[in-house]
Amino acid sequence: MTPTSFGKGCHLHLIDGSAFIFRAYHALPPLTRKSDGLPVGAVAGFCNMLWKYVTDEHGSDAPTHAAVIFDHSSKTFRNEIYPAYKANRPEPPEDLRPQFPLTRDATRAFNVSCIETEGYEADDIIAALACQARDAGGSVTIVSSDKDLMQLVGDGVRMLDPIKGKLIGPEEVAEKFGVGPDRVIDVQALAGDSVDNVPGAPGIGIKTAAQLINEYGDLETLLERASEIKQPKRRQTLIDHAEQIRISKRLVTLDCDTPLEGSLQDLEIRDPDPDALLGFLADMEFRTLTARVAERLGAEAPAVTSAPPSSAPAAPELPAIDHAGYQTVTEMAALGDWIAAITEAGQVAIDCETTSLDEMQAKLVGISLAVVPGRACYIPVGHVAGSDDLFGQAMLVEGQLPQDQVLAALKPVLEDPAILKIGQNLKYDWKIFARHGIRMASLADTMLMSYALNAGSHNHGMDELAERYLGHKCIPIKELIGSGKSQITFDRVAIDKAAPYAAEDAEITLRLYDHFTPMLSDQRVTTAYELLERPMIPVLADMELAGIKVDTDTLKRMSNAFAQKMAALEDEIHELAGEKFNVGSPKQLGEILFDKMSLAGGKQGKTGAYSTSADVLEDLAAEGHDLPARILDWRQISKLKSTYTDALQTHVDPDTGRVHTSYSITGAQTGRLASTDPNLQNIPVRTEEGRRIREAFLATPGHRLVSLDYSQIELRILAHVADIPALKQAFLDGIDIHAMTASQMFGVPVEGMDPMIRRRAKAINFGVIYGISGFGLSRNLRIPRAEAQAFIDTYFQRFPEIRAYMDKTVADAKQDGHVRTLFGRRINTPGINQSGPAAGGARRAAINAPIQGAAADIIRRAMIRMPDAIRDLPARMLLQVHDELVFEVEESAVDDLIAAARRIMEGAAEPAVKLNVPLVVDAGQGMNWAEAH
DNA sequence: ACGCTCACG
DNA sequence: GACGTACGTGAGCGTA
Repeated sequence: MTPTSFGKGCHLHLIDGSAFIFRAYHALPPLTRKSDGLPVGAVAGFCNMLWKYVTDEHGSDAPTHAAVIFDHSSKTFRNEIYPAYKANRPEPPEDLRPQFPLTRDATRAFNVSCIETEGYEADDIIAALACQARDAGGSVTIVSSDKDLMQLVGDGVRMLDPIKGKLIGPEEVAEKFGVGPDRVIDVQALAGDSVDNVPGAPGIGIKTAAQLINEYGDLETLLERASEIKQPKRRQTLIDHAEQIRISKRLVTLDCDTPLEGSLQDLEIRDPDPDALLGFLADMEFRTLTARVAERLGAEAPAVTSAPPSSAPAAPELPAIDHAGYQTVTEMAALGDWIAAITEAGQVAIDCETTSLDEMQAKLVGISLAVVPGRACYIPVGHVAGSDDLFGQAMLVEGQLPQDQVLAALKPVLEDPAILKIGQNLKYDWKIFARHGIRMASLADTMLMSYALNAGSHNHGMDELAERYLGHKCIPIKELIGSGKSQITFDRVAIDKAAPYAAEDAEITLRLYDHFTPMLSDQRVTTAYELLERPMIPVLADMELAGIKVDTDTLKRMSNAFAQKMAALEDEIHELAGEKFNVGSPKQLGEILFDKMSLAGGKQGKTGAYSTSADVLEDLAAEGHDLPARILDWRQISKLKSTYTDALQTHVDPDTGRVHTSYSITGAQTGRLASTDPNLQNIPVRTEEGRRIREAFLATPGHRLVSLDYSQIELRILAHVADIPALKQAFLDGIDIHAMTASQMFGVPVEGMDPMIRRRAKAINFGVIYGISGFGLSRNLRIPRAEAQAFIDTYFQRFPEIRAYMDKTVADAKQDGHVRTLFGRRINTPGINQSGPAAGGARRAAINAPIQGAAADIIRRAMIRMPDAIRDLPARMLLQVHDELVFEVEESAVDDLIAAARRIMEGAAEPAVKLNVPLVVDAGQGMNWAEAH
């Protein structure tokens, strides 16, 4: 191609290279080259921007010539005029400096001209080139948003803000400075510039400067006629500082006569040389960009290899948490940069912002990502305007990437098993993504790490963890969405408010991950975390998404029946009481029973209120009082109605017709799950009336509900861990464990045993697991305390291993501050060395935790293996109720499912632990949960 | 916001 | 000798 001389019809683009570099540096994480740790984040961003720029079509304004202009050094001729010029400028960051020469190399690799001149600023070179090109009859676009360049705008010269994609002409300049481009330097001379340390006139800003210039025409006239100014202070300022203002003008005036090497012809646009460009990119180890460029150029991408450094670099000191490094991603190219950074790093901290805590209803509002501490981004996709449009529809705010494009771009990363996704309570995000067809793989969860380390010590919410382990107070969500009645959903939060909050969440998650990771192995809970916590995420998420069908018609019918029954009972109660009162108020009831009717039963609790709990009322009823008996009836019905038949209906999902509970993995200290919204782990079963609620939990047509539950799992674990021969033998023989206990304690044969005796033995068996006391047993069995104590003494005599186990457990807890289950789960016992009444509670909790915890571990192990075991069956696991799993299965496969699930459940302790008692699982099936249980 | 009460394992 | 007393949960209601 022959160089044509620059002239009419030519279009020169002048790119402000320094601005590109700084923008790239601040927008991207501090990436380093894998092989040697060279910082290359700014280079990566610079290359991405340059690539985007050279592949941009630019429409009819396509450049014929282009150059990237850099600052050469910090000292320029302006320092001779005014030594303090740009003296306020901080030194560029340590990890940016080595990247300056690399950006020149990058520019040359793209085959774009690269210009810098000793002693001159980039702005002067740009000015000189622009003047030359304009004088030759061509047009010029300066790619920069630097206001100092606006003085150059005019005939044939305009600017392009590369971030906003906005063209800047004389009108835009006038908007900014209040004067035309030709008077910009006058205004700048007066207003000064604190960033560049241009003094200007004290107390005069752009507004006043523009006003003065517009009034007097130009700066020189203004200074000459300064004495005419009416405002005394302003007049004096201009007179006193005339010389300083003139110097300022020289500082801000760009030098069109800056010496230039070469001619404009040399700047003609050239295609990049594929070998040179790809060689450079591969050398920088930019995998994604190398591949992208190779594809576009139709060349083969060179292999990007990055041997890890031979010695691990010292961990850099973490910067304080600060929102300055956060980016709001509004362009696919920027998202591409992040994805490239994630791919390089092999891990990402991620957090979804949504409109609701209910994952079934929540709409995605934005996603935040963090790859290294200090840099995070927020990708808004669902923010809407504060007010609706004319039709009451929420309007998406502009400047957001389309949600489906963002998700499509992130899907490969999220599903890539080679990229670790780090989250805080990732089950939530997993479900959100699952609803968009993305199944996240390779997960790390800081909430679960904290739980594996610190169950028993504190809760595991992010705000608490951040404060406790990072010393950082998070932005309270209430600052964004408010609270109470005026609370808004997250989609109505302004993006500029949401971004720092959301990005901070991702960064904190990342830092917590780095904090907890070494602690897991140090404190020997890696196995518990990896085998008992982490794998629960997708298992529970799938169960929760599946939900269980609940028949609202049945519930409604029950509600009506309960309402009638309650009304009748209320009449009867008011009659018996001799006055009307709120039957649901324990306070009013207590006053009626104990003040008005003077029944026996004293005050209780710190509040001084009378206790009207069920056992108090039962005692009164047993003495023949009708009122307490009716109250007990009323309370039972009231509970069933309010908590179950009424509240349950509100939890039926309108889209699925099913109830989707949420399981909290870290809610219970012992490893048990907790079920919320609604709690499906406390659906009534003990009374006939309550059990009927379970008739409303249905299998879908052609299906059955199947329930499998562990028989006496905690007693079996006790028999194993405390090594109690009599108990173990009973379980091996498959005999009635409570009858055996009674037989051993009281010396009566199992055959033909008095049910009352068995009941007492059963109460003791359970009591032992809880850290029994004579008082507790006496109250439970309603027998004299001395008698209860005598039973316990007998029990321990007969099974001395239990006492030994309890003493050992408490001693271990006192020494270690924690206890462990058979499977290595750690439960902290912070209160164990307390004195006083609290010590008793801590002691009992420490005794119970390894038993309850081991049972929880076992069913978790079963649940984790279950999806694989039932993969080929038309069945889904729906619910867990501590020792029970509920499935929904096509009716033809009921027996297969029971066989498969039972095999998994009964073998769940193995191979980690070989129990010396068998685990036994009972199964039931039916059209509804009442039948199945 | 807190305590009481009660549903479950 | 007194103290408070069975372990682990969640939800709805009344009261402050």
